[in-house]
Amino acid sequence: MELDRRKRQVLRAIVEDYVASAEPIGSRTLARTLGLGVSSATIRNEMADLEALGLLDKPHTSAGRVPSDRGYRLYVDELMEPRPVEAEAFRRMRLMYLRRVREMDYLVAQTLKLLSAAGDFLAVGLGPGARTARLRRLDALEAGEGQVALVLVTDHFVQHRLVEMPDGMDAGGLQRSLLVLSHELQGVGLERITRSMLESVAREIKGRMREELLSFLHDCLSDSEEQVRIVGTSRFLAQPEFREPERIREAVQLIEQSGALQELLLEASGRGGVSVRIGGETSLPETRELSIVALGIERQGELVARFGLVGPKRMDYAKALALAEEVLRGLEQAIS
Amino acid sequence: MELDRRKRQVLRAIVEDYVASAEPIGSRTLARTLGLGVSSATIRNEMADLEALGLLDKPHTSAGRVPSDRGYRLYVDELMEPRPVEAEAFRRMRLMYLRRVREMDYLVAQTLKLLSAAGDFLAVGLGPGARTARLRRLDALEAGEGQVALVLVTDHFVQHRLVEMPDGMDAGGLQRSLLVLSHELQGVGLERITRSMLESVAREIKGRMREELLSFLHDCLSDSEEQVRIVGTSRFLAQPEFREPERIREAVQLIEQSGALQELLLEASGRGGVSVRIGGETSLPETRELSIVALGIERQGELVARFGLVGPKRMDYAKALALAEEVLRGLEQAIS
DNA sequence: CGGTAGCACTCTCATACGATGAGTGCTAAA
DNA sequence: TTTAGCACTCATCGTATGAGAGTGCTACCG
Repeated sequence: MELDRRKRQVLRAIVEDYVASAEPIGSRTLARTLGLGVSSATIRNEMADLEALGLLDKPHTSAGRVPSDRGYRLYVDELMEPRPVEAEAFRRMRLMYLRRVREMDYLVAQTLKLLSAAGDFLAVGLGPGARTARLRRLDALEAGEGQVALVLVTDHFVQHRLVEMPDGMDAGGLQRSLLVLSHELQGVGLERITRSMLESVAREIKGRMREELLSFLHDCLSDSEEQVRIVGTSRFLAQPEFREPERIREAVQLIEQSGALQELLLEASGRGGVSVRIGGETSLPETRELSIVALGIERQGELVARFGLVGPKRMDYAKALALAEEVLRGLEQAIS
Repeated sequence: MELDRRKRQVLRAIVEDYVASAEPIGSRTLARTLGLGVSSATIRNEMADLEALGLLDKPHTSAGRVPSDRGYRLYVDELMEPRPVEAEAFRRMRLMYLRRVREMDYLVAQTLKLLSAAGDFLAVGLGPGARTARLRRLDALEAGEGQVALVLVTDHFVQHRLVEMPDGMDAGGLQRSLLVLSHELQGVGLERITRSMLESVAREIKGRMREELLSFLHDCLSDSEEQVRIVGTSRFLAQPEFREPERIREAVQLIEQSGALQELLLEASGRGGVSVRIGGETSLPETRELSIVALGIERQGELVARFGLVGPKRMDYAKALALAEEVLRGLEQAIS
């Protein structure tokens, strides 16, 4: 069923007023601010219809109306006016994506800073991890005083560990072994490197150094496996949705044990590009009261980074979408 | 003035009951639990004396008593029974410090995990940063497909950045330049390396790569300059001190903009070893309601890492102190 | 038939009030 | 020095009450 022009106007005004004020919207105020020449009773009728269509909710009998998930969805898909990113944020993004850094962790961290500074969102981001990385180099850099830095380089991240050499061990030999291995595994996806491949290579390395090397490589292959980064907690928590201590506590827990947020990000950033999940549209019960504007950065058909702007359902979708589009454009161009 | 035996017993019981229950302690309950054969009136008199000495406070006329800062201090210095670390935490620490990793960031991160898992504390930690680090090596590792990994190694951390080479640039040449520089600056403290020294060296490197290199080195010298790590937020915030939303909000802000926590840690870990700051004993107004058990790890007379266990003043000092002593022992031995 | 005025009704929120209960300080007696 | 007893102080909690905002419905108007 199609909504007539006035119903759309009413829904849009309710969403936007509610986003701005966080208070349920009543027919009286709406009749005034909307500035059509109609009375509150007329608005009430329209509201009742919109509620019957499942686009509005009532917190209780005598509060005003609040958009439902479907109401927000309709607003995002059809009613919302696109809006460009603010000039300052735009400038800083451009500047950053002009640089030649190719390290995803760094780019993710920097992007998150920009995103969280640009609004009240919780900015979450995920680098490529081991899943899509290809090995480029494995090296051992002698660093004096019996120490050596193990370094693993892939096409979009670097991992390292500084280790004490056992007495009498030869750094040069270690380096040569690793470079041979490095050569053999050049270009191989990290997730395809198995424990036995590593062990066979480390065969000629003895004692504790062998253990540390294997532990390091194991961490590179698994632990680096996607650890979601989160920025902007306090502005996020400052929103009126988290007025009650119970809500704050839930949110803090959600953020600290980050698993659910990571799930949400993975689910929402799905197949690249920009997408929006509103409230219960996600399958995760923990985030049913939140929305996310997510994006996945593609490179040669693979997702190498994901970002999300998380807020209460009453978030500024237009702003979040504008930011997301801009990051998508900037980053994909930068790393292409 | 000296406290008699019974006053000390009373103070100790009040601190320990209050730590356990978070409720002000009344004379009636105390008379019962203390199990001396005295009545509540007697206890009331003792309490009145302790209050006059500034060791107890009253939240309001008809609540029970609560330890004051000076009360906690006396408890920590003289009344508290030392307690060993729990077996499981002890085992995991030993295991970790037996390894040969010398990378402070890694050790700090791992230690914080253990610390925050062992109690309701907020565990904060600070690596060495540029302040005490000496340059060991500066290198550029070719990584195929026109990318190169810039690596800076010091005696206790490694920094890296993956960068796209401008067309036609020679990775070998870049590496040679850096190794020369590396040789010249070998062993020099990072904080003594000036911008002009870097620029003179980077002179032979041209164009965008020069910019990226300088930006990378600049970040290594300043940005890495001590960024405090914080673990255990949600267990910390779950404590009854943060029941009111206002308090939670303050705490979240304190944690997220971490500046004050860092100050607190720096101040408290002062000259190495283990130390305790209780409430207003610190000069920072933001943390007047918190306590910290802090430790500084020394190596060759320099502080290379600091840790703090932060809690409400009503924290378990015995447990925190035991953990701190253990970390101090383990880490200093490991890196000596 | 869409729009409007009017009105009864519902529900939240803030405030006031009194009862309750825990705890104190003081006094007088053991 | 200790204890019993008692008056007093506060915070807390449940209840009552009124104000305010908003709705739904009905009757009426153009």
